[in-house]
Amino acid sequence: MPSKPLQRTNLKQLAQELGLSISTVSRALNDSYEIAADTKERVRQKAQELGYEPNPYASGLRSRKSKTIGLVIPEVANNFFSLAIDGVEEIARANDYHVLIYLTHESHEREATIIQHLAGGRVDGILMSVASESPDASHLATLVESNVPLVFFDRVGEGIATARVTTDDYASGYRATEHLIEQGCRRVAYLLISDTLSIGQKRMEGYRAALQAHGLPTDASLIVPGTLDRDQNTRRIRELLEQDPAIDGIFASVETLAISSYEACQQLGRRVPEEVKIISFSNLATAAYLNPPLTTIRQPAYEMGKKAAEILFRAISKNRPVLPTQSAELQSTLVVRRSTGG
Amino acid sequence: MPSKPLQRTNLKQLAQELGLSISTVSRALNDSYEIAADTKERVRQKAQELGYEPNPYASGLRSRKSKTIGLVIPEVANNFFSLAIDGVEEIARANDYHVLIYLTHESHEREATIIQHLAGGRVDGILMSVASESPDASHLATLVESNVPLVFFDRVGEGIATARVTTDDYASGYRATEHLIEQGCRRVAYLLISDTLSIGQKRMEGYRAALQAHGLPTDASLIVPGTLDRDQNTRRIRELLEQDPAIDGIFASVETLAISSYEACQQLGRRVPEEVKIISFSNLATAAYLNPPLTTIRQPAYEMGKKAAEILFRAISKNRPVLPTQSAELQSTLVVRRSTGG
DNA sequence: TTTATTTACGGAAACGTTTTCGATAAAAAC
DNA sequence: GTTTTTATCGAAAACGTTTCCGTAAATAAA
Repeated sequence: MPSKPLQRTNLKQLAQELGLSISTVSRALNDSYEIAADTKERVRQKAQELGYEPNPYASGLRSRKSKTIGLVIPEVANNFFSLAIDGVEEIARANDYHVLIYLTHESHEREATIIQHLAGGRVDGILMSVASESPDASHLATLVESNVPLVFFDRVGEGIATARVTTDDYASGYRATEHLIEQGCRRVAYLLISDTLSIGQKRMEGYRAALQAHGLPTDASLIVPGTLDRDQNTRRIRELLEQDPAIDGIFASVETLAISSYEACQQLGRRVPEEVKIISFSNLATAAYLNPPLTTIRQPAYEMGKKAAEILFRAISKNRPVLPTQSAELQSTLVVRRSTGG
Repeated sequence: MPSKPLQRTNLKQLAQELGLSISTVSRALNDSYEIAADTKERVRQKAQELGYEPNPYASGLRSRKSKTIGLVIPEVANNFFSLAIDGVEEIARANDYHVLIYLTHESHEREATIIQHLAGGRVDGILMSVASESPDASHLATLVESNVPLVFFDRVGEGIATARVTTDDYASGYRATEHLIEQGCRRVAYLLISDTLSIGQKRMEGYRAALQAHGLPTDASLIVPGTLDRDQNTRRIRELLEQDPAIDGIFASVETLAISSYEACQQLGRRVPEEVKIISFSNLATAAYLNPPLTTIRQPAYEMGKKAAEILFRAISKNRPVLPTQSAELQSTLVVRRSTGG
């Protein structure tokens, strides 16, 4: 025997049971002003009793409100994004909204198809952190055309007129580099994820500026682009350290590259921090318990997710487009630990 | 000026443009057998040209298929769940499905309201890992009544007749405890999350059995329940170690408790592994780089997410209920590192 | 040739809401 | 006593699909 259909209670049944019209019941449940208070109560009671749950697809179709937002991020196995999701979900729940999650795995192609689907009206708004592979933001233009509110967080798409929630990447890059220099580093390598990513660029600008300000050369060979493969990254860093033994500092612009750096140093027998000092952008919960404890620039990931969601919901509720002027820049904090210590 | 409405192209417009009826166009796009091949091609071309994207709420309403699954988990800032999400998303994408994510934060109340909403037809199926606070699975009964397919992974709801994807928790608990004993531990504490959680129970049974098998007492005071607050957990562990100085081994049934254990040992100046050995269920990517490197029982989180999703989609596509007989038990692996070393 | 059968398509109902447009009675204003 | 307003509700259209049913032409069977 196939599964029983089992009729879910709908407005019609509820109305019949109450001896009211469908429209009245609908209005009562939506707390309309034209329904008497006692009627509302009676309807609510019955709805509760019958376990009525409105069909989201019917109301979505009619009202053109999906009560859903899309969250598009590169990956989830990453503390920054995990914490951001947490913040987003918090605000969404507070607004009675649902969250669709999509992972691009840094692929431009995946990102483009996801966006195309979302432009079809499945969501009322989108929060995203762009994939490192994305060469530009042209695939996001359709979104703007479709009038789907969009807010970037951390990794922004250049040239799209919308709000962005970022951290002080330039200043953080500067501060991190300066910290290494103050700790005695004279030759600092910079590990980045992708050349097209604006945050990587900004952090690198800060890095460059700090080196110059302290009269240190900004050698192009010191800048190492990473890949999506951790082992390959480790290999590259190892090669870098072997080919340029003078390197005494590593600035990882992203968490995974810090882990690869630890790996590389371990494989080469380089002692951290005595021979090589390491600093990294990271939200690792275990940074303090690593060997040695990792000096990090911690982004307020949870707050960024919250902030981005708040901006999005303000636009959704007011039915206004998201403006670039609503952008916010939060502060990262430098947490000094032994990996850059004396 | 308020935002332009900007008509999204729909079937009607597409049909008009092609000189065909709505039904024909719909069937062509759904690759129906009653449409000529050349007509299909012509329709597809035009749809592409006009950037047609079907309205998910209209089709969801009519077809009673949401093309969406719900993923209900306690938290996301946890490597196990992050990896599981990854696996789930992978399979969902392969099946052209969307994923709604919900976080319970271990709250039974949140979990219950989420489930109630999802029973309303928003999703075609649900994957979940129950909250530690949930006293029983009675709130999941409505789901079964509503005929919404459900698959548990890792943390299962007892008494619900559906499939579950778990790991060999009893055997892992036994093996972990035995490993500590083999390394010389004679008094092993067990840290658990919640008494109601079946996985905690099973792991603990393995722990007890291993102690008994080696002629060691299973003292009730050695079993310490954790809370949701990390600092509080650290305090409790510290108190435990102070009150019972003979404790030379800690078995953490969950990742955060291992971190708290490190913290507690550090605060008390107890050396790991010389004075206290620590082992933990964990999917930490940085386990090998902790100080000291943490011996872990690693669950195949990614594979569990994939497997659970696969079981769910098999049920959805065949329109059959999920059967308990489809359950799967995967193997965890013990990764020995220095935290339990000589 | 006549009659079935198949092929390819159109018309219209249906999914369960929200919302516009009235309708009615009671209350208030005149 | 008549008109206007207010409060409360119902009928029906609409949202954009999918799908049931019907049908004309083309083909096959008789």
